[in-house]
Amino acid sequence: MPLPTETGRPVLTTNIVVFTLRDEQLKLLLIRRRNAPFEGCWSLPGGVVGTDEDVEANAMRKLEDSTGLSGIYLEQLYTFSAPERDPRERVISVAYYALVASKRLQLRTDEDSEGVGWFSLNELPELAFDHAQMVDTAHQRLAAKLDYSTIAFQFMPELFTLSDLQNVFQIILNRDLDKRNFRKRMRAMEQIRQTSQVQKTGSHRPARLYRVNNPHEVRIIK
Amino acid sequence: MPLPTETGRPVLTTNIVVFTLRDEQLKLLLIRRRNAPFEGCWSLPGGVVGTDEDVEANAMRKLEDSTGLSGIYLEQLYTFSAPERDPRERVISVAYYALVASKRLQLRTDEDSEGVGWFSLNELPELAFDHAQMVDTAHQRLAAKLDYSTIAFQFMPELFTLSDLQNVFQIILNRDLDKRNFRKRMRAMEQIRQTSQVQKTGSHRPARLYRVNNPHEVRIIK
DNA sequence: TTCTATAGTGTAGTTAATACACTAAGCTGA
DNA sequence: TCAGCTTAGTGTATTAACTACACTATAGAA
Repeated sequence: MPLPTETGRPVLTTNIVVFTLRDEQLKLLLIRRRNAPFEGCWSLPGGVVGTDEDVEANAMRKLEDSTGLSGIYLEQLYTFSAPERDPRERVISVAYYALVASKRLQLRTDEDSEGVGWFSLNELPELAFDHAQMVDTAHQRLAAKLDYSTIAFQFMPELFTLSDLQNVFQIILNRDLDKRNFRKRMRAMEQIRQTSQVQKTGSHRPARLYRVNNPHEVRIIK
Repeated sequence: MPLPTETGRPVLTTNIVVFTLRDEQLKLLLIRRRNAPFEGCWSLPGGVVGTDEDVEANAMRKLEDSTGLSGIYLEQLYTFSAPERDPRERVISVAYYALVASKRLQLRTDEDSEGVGWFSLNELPELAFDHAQMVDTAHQRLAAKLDYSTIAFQFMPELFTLSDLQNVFQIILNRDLDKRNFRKRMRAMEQIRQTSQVQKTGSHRPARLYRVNNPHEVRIIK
């Protein structure tokens, strides 16, 4: 396997599908392109990987740049390499996805004017390149992982109610869940614990607040 | 996202973990390296991806070269990019895994002298680069997919007995399964059908032969 | 104090997974 | 030819997981 000369190498990039939950919706971070191709079009954050750069480190850096946050959950999704995915020349992209608890984000209202925006998954604009496919793959992976990992807790703030948590599941899975069965399942999972605090919002019974046992780890369960 | 000049691009390669089942063991295809680094060391088949080449097509081509077969099941596994994984310079590898029914292969006895060999997963030699990690990841993925896809049938010949099939599961999962429960599960899955033929081998009752319903598709089940 | 809104709880029925042991049929060799 | 060996093939009872389903509790607002 002799290495090729530097002419004759494809371009390698990363892209990140950054999910958050806000206003009862699954949202993702898009960036408006300033250059051709797809100038003015919305696209996923990402960038070119340099010769001496780690791919995952590149993705993490781009993620931190675009959210202003560190310590975000990041997982490799898939490597996209369709021949015509970039009209200029051969570009291969390693796609990642990331989950951010919405409490950690300051969503600015003037974000669109800055060329950065959070879009509901149901109301996405046209996306550049094959980014729509990346989003789709990421959403499927996320939904699948709800079932057999503790990934959902990455969306939760430090304190939350069981109704909040159920909402997270419902939004990602895009269907309603039974309240009693959901709570039974969460109890059996043993990934969260009750606190002594309650949350009073509105004119109804206050809700008990819970906390994730190991907020920084994502475990495979069952 | 301006594209970089051609200097400043990492090298992109593929590697393929080719599995087959033979002699009651899960085996994989290795190639002896003829050049530094790791000269003389065993490694996974693969190659450098050129500027205009599709990554998956590259992997498929290398797979066909090394097995002499086409139409093999191939799936992207993971992209490996640790900074020091190649001692020469930055090389990123998109790893794939492939499954071959052993009946399709002619295993030559002089394969080692040719620098190509099938090795039992339990008795692997030292592998070049991070290929041991690729093998490990591929095995885990394969075992996980037994549970929720029809991937196991990729190993089966046109006609096979239920005992053969159970063996395949047992070898991959590395544990014994209950015969009656296994058969019940296979029946419920509805991916195979009985034929009118039987197989007579040895001095005991002959076994009914079965056939896969859709041998070329791998479906997610349940 | 009544109304409204969300929080919180248990049980019965169904389905899926497990554990487990004997009979069937062909071949071999005494 | 039949006794013995080997693998093929089958069913049931128990347990665990998932589903469906409806009422009481508590705070604030009117």
